[in-house]
Amino acid sequence: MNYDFQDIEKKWQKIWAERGTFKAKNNTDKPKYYVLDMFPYPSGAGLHVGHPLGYIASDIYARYKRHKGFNVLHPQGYDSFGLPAEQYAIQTGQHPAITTEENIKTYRRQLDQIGFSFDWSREVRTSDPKYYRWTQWIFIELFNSWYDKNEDKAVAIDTLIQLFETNGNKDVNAVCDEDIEQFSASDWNRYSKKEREAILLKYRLTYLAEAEVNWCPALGTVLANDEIVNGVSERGGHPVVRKKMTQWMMRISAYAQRLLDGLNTIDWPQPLKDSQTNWIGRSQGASVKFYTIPSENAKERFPIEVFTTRPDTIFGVSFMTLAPEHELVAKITTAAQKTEVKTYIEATAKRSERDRMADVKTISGAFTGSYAEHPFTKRQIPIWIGDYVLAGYGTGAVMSVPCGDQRDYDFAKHFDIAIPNIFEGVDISNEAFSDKDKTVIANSDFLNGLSYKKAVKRAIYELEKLDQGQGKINYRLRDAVFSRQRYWGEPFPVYYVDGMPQMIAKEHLPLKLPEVEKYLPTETGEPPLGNALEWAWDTKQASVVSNQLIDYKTVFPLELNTMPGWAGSSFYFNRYMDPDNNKELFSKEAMDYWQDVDLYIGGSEHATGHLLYARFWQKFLFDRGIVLKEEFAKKLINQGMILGTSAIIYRISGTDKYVSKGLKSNYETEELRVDVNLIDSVDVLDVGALKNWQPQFKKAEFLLEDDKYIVGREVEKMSKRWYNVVNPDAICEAYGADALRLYEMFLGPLEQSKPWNTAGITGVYSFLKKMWRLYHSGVEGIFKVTDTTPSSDNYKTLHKTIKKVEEDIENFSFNTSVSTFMIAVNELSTQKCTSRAILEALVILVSPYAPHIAEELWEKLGYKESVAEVPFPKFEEKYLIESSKEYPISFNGKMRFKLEFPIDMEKEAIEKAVMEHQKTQAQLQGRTPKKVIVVPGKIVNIVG
RNA sequence: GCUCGAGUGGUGGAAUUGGUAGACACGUUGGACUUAAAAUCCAAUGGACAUUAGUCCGUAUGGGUUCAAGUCCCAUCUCGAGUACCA
Repeated sequence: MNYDFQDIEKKWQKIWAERGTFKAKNNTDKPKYYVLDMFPYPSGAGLHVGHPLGYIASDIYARYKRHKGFNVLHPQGYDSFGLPAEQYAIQTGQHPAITTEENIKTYRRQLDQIGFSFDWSREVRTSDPKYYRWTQWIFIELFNSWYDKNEDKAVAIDTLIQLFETNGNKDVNAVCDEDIEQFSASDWNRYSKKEREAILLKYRLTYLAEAEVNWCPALGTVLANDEIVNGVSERGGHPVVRKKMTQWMMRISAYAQRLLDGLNTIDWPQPLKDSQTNWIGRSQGASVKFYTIPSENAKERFPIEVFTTRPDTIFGVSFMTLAPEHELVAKITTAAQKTEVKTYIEATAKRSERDRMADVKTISGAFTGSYAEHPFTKRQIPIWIGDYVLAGYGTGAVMSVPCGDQRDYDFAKHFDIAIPNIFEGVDISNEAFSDKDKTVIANSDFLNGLSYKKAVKRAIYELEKLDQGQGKINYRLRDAVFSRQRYWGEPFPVYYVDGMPQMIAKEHLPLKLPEVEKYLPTETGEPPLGNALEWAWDTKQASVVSNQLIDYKTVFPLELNTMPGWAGSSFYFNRYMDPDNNKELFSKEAMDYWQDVDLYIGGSEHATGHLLYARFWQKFLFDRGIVLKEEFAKKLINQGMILGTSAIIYRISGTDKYVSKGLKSNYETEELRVDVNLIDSVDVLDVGALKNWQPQFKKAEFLLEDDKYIVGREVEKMSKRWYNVVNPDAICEAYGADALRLYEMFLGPLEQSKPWNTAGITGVYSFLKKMWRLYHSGVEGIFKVTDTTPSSDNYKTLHKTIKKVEEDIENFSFNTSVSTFMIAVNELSTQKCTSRAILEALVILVSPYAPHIAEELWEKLGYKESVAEVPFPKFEEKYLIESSKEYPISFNGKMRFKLEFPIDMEKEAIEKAVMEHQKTQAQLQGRTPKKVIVVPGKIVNIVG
């Protein structure tokens, strides 16, 4: 019987599903192990061979842990809200739910054929109301919480109300909006309901705010910072402009420091940690208040607050710069400068983010006509505006120290502003000096002669005395915009009474997405939900707030925005623990048992999106006592991308002739990409197939070399537009799922990017056939495993393999264990091994990698239970220990030859023996023998 | 610019953490089987000289530490990823 992978794979996939082999139990005595993949967005294109790479790796690990006696949770689901389904709906009118459902079916079929050990009984879908009711539930929890800096955690909003009632907000130490005025308890008690709600909103962890947002007109929605790449939208590459809008925000900035600190407690890849660290962007410095000097049109003394990391250079300030959007600009600009400033602001506002980023070299700005007073020297400092100062960072204003900052320097040079030097022995005639380590301050009153560190301390101390500044830590991380003007997302569980947001009672969740006529935003700029024919906010739910039938649009309008893509993915790992629970997010027992993810595998592109937001929500849920661990995933691995190898043909310009790669230098050609599936083993194009592929090639002529058309190759992202997509279905059909699994692992280290090359798959495929043959004999393929006692060689091969494979899996170097299997099978074939003891163990070793063939052989070995349930073979050192060992002999450090000695021979005895050998050699070659030294345990050394 | 990461045959990649570099696989070449092809099996395969033995050179480049360096240290070059007027 031959290795018929198609029958075998279908058979076992069916049996696994029927038996529920991979169902995880929530209560056993076994230790738990939670292996998680980043769940996919089910796109219309289906899976290509790059997608399952991480899933195969996690599957191997999950199966391995199962062999090691763990109760393994290895779930899978779909992140099924998202833009492509919605855009498809806009074009075709087909409901996103329908396309999503179809796509999920394709994904499921493709995933199933690869033979994953997912527990599908726990599947979640973010677009399923049974799931997103909990997304809405968490949103309500966030709304009902504030961040207490004294306790350094999120607490219930009720505690804040109590504080207000008894003491006002005097002693409240919260992370909140910055424009809060002080009020007393009696003030609070006098306020109207609406006034109180407005104040509370400034403290809540999710809040409404008028904010400058990234508006993408083409998509008709706002985008978060991480959804913008190079100034254009990540999806579609549309331009993005800044716009003020009222939006739901998430107070992630409250967690900036803890998100940073938490990175030290988790085993995540360093590059990923680095990019989160950069994203959070902590910088230590001081905030300093400068006061404006009153003039005819601005009689008040306005404070301008700036953030600086160099308070030591405060005596070097020669001007101040405000972002053009800064709110003080309008108030302080003098009549004389009004036109100039206005023109400048209009010019900068017109520039898109992209222009602004593309052109950082041009220096531009305008003088406001006003001056500020230096806190120490009391000198007049001109106040400028310039777009090199960003409204979104710090306070949107800087104290400009041209001698110490290159941007300030360039600005000063450009506008001919003074550049006072405050550094000892430094020439600043050509550029600013910013080397902190070599800094010695001069011309700076009390800071003279101090180093950077000391000067910073002293400057802050002096500023505090004046009450014009203090030490401050600033974070780049901004609060996240949580509203999207889209249809296909979670509706907010929010309605408005008198303009103030109210939460729908939790028992009435989920608030379901309504049917709409159109999926585009309405003409009035309302989000698509404004098109709702009938809202899920039905009579029953409405009566809860009003006890009467209402028209939601006029009486209690609902929030029409939806939540962003990252909402549903920020807690799904917790929901898998108890996915069918419709009373709680999860039961206490489930959380007690599973706690957190032990191994999380997914792409590094989520570093500053999903992975940051998920950590934020986890910390919040932890603060509120809902989850048990502050970090949701102990270990994370980023699998590399599998790239496509595009095939290129060369058309002679202006003709219908195509020239083979080796001959193209003789002609002027242009490159065309063709379907990689038209290329056979080694870059040879199937010319006939190409002619049928696209009409444009019907009449094409080909100039061949050696009767072949050789294509050019280019490694690039696997994508339809390059025709380099390889479909796993085709691979499974031709070589089987086990071959696909092995090959994806064999391709190279898990975390590295590597190009796919179908030609190489024959190697692992022939390994599988060899392995099959190891258990069968003759042409008829009779199962030939016997009860003969294994030879010592058999044992040695087996235990060598056990050791290596176990180490490989623990270190996630799955690529090398594939080689180890190949060596083992080759050795056992040479040894003509038929011993049951050896061959049984081999099946178990291979089973995490190639589960189908393993199950089939296991069954043939006479077992009824699945091989997945069997304990991993135990490594025993004794089979590897030999009676003698070869010692490499080095001569002046150079390896020359080896000598064999008994394993228990003493060091001195070996030295002596080598000496003897030396003498005979020396005699033969007619020279004097050399001195011999044995380096302990390692090597025999001869020194000349 | 800044922060990480990586440079090993024709190709993907190994190398027990300082101890015989190139495992394993692809590809290539030769051979066996075959009317032929496919499939399968066997052999060779870093380079140079020698073709019996062998010798020399080789892990991006230049130095260094060491009996011994792909591995550790310093400098340089190249490529990749992230980030970018962050005060």
